[in-house]
Amino acid sequence: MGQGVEWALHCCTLLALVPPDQTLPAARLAEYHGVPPAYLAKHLQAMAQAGIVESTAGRKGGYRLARPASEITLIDVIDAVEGGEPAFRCTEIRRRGPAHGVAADYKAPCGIHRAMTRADDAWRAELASTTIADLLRELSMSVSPVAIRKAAGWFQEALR
Amino acid sequence: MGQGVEWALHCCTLLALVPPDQTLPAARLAEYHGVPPAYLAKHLQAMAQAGIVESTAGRKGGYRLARPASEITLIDVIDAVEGGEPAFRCTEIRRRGPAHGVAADYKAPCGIHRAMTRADDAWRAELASTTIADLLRELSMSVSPVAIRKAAGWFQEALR
DNA sequence: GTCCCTATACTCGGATAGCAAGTGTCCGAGTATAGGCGG
DNA sequence: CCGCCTATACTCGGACACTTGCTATCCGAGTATAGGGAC
Repeated sequence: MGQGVEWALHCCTLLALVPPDQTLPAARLAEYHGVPPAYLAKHLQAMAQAGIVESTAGRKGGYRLARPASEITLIDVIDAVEGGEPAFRCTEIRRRGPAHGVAADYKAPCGIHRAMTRADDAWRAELASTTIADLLRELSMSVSPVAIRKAAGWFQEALR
Repeated sequence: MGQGVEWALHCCTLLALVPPDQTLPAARLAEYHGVPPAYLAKHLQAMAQAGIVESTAGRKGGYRLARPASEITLIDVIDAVEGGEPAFRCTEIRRRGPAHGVAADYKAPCGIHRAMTRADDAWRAELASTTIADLLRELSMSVSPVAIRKAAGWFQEALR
């Protein structure tokens, strides 16, 4: 899995704190997380195309969540950044080689393919059960007050 | 996910049909599945190192399952071929940037890390619930009789 | 004082290099076998 | 006829090129703003 997924998820938790009528530029997001700005922008573009975040151009422009944080699941973000294709790709090697049968025999997917699909579904279901809002709730209870104040101060500067 | 996983799993189902006192060379396994022999050998080596298959050198040598097919799960094979590292790697970017706190604040893993671990665990649990024996049982009920005869004929030749 | 216009500075967006990991291949070390030889 | 020895052919195992996709970066198109000027 690519590194961009981690960055995108952290960015979403930060964007969830932005008031609906304001935005946060990609450069500020990169600065906050200490990651390369240009590369982070690439992943933000992918999230914008997927309809997870909205972009505003021009001066005082930037990014903002496209819908409430409670309606954005982790799998939504991952699919946007990684492309949404399953990890396992069945190439139907059972049809090749000296013992292959006729095409009709291979109408149903093989057991390996099915097992992999079940595992992938379980993975996606678990990630679909957590939203950005859940992450924020968890953060608000675990982060120390001094860190919250520090972040709040930076936030005031960044939104300017 | 690499292509070798699919090959390795199909090879295991075939190796499960090998009598305990006989072996099947890597070249025959590659021939049966129509895949590059040298590259398949690489993955078979990984499975041998993980203790899933046993290798016998010399003439009449080859591969064989190291333990009963009912005691080999899909996650065992995947870990052997892919290395067993989780897909998501937390780089602790929360500790970087202008709003970082002291080291003690970050003792517990962050919510994103935990959610990813839960999803990975669900994926692994699903794959651990299926064994090579299960795949064989499923195959025996779905494959057409003519294909079984064809494969059996090839098998007689290959084991020679 | 109010409205409009223009220059500006800042934003996103896609097109462009670099690198690591998966992919594919090869040849050498080692061994059980098969045949021949001697007893 | 039986046992032993040697040459052989076949096996696995690790070391060596190549390609695809992730990583990283840059510059251009577009726009809301801020200031100045005209009324």
